[in-house]
Amino acid sequence: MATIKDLSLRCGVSVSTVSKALNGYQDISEATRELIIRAASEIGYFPDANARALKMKKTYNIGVLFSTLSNHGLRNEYFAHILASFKERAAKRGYDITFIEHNIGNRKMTYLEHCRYRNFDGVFIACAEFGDPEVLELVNSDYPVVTIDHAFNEAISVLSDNVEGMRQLTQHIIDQGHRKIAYIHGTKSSVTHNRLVSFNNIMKENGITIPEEYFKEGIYRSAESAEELAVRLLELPEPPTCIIAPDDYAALGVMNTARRMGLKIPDDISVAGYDGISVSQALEPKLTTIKQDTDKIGAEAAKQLINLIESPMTTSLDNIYLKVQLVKGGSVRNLNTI
Amino acid sequence: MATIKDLSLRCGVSVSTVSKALNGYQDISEATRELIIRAASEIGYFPDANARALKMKKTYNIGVLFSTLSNHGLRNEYFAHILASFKERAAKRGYDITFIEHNIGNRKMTYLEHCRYRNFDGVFIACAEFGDPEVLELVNSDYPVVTIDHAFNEAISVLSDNVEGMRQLTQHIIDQGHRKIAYIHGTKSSVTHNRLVSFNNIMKENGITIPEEYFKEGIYRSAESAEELAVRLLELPEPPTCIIAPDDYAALGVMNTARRMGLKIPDDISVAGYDGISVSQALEPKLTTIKQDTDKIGAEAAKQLINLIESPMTTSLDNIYLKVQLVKGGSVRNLNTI
DNA sequence: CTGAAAGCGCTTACAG
DNA sequence: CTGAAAGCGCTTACAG
Repeated sequence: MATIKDLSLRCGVSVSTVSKALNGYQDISEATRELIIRAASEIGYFPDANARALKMKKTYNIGVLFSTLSNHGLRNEYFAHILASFKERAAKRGYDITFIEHNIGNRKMTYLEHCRYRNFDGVFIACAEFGDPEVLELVNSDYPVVTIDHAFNEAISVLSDNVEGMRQLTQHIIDQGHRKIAYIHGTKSSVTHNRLVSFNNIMKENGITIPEEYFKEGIYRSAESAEELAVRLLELPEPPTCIIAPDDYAALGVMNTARRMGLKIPDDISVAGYDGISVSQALEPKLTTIKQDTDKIGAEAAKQLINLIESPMTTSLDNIYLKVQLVKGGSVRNLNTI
Repeated sequence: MATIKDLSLRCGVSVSTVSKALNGYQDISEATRELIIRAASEIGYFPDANARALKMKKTYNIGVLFSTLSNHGLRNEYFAHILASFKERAAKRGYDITFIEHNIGNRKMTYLEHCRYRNFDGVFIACAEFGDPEVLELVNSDYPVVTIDHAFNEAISVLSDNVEGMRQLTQHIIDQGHRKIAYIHGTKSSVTHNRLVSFNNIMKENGITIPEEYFKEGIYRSAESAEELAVRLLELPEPPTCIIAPDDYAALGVMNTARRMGLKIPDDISVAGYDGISVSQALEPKLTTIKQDTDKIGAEAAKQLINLIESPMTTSLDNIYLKVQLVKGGSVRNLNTI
């Protein structure tokens, strides 16, 4: 690798001058600047990121926390897509991304220690156990932090609008003439809570009462869990006409169960999902679901984080709610036209 | 952040001594070492990765090339899973991973330039356009390189054994009594080539001749492409009894098409996929497919790359072929028992 | 307009 | 067994 010293020798100027020319300082003559810039591109010079970081206390590197819990992390389409768009947007703004790890080699580090070790400029918490003390330590540190789907006072959170999403989905199902609507929700979390509240509010608004046994707690992204719960719902004396699953994978489980019990979708039982993953639209019938705009979520998170890094004084720590989109598939039957 | 100087002041020794004690040099008295180690953990000292990298020419950071082409990159379950296990294994060995980008901010860099800028210790090419001059430049550089599913002379390649996978899948289908087997293969690549060759060889071994019109070139991971081609196959005067899709997503498209045409799976038409993605086993019937062991591929790639980085003289540039596993789902009918 | 010097946090031959 | 010194590649007050 060519260094700034090679350039200074080649151009017959000092390293100070080279550095200033390359960094756009004004007190360099036009001729010298041109000479240096040309030489730099001729020998393919690039500054050494580590040396620069050491001096400038700025790495242009963002730490991304992406713990691989069960059914989470990179193996989850929702988060993987968010990461993809985050990475693309960050690159455009000149930032690289590096994963934050818990233990790195023999050194046991906390997440925060890892960040300090690498001198990240900011932190993106894409998916994590939000109650984990190490995560809290990170959030409460002086690092600029952006999270997904979980609000903290000390960080910017980008959230898919779960209240609105659930509202649209539920209202659509009601509009199709359904009254007996069961809801398999995910394990408790703020996301789950907001969806449940929204579901209940829409029911109330429409004057519908949902019996206790129509609510089941399942596991996000677990087809097995949904299958088991679907059986219990469908074997009720008065089974629902529509089942809302916690997500599209779970919805797939519900559909399989129904078919195994000899029921046709949507003729005998309607099913709805949540997330809008690609496979949900490759099914027959296409799944009625709420599409979360993962491209937008990732890009927005990157934008907010970099703003927070570069202009902390003018970037407020607000939550950003992103629109969702109702996808009307063929899995919810219209009962009005019967 | 506490520095080595803080430690030296606190312990009343020189920075040299601190550094040596922390790095396990032998010429330090036991007492001094203990004093320093204790102080270090008390104030939560961690060396600065950038400073260290500058001096040692070693960053403990691996560059990962993961271009987001259509249907590729993080949005592809196959690659996302490989990355997940790569990242886990690399962390265990003490390496972080950072994505290699094409353009970083305003600076247009080639992949290689980005690697030099960040001083990566090695490069993992997970998915990329292998004919791209920039990729070739990277492979031919002096960086240790590991690739997936594509062999280069100058790098280690970890490959899923496509010949063996296609052999098992095809033989299984033949064993079920099928003779009229259509194959929608992906666009041309070495992977596609090897599968095609293997398919043809098994046919020959079994004395089966496949008519030209049973071969169609589709697009990997495109349900639409597969749907269109499946129609053409199923409308042939003499349609196949089984269709092999290039991958599981495409297989889903084939299944939908068949159902839309009023055919039952597997009673009227058999379908097989390739990859073994999670959703393929959440379908009814479960898809008969070849499962690629993404956990193994990612972990093996990390292991090989780190060996190459740390022991270049004893790590040979061989290709590593990983076993695949036939998943007998319910989507291929047994014609022998009719 | 240019350059010598100090310094970012670390490692490591070398001297004592 | 310990420490002073040089140096990794860069930036930036400061002097001229």
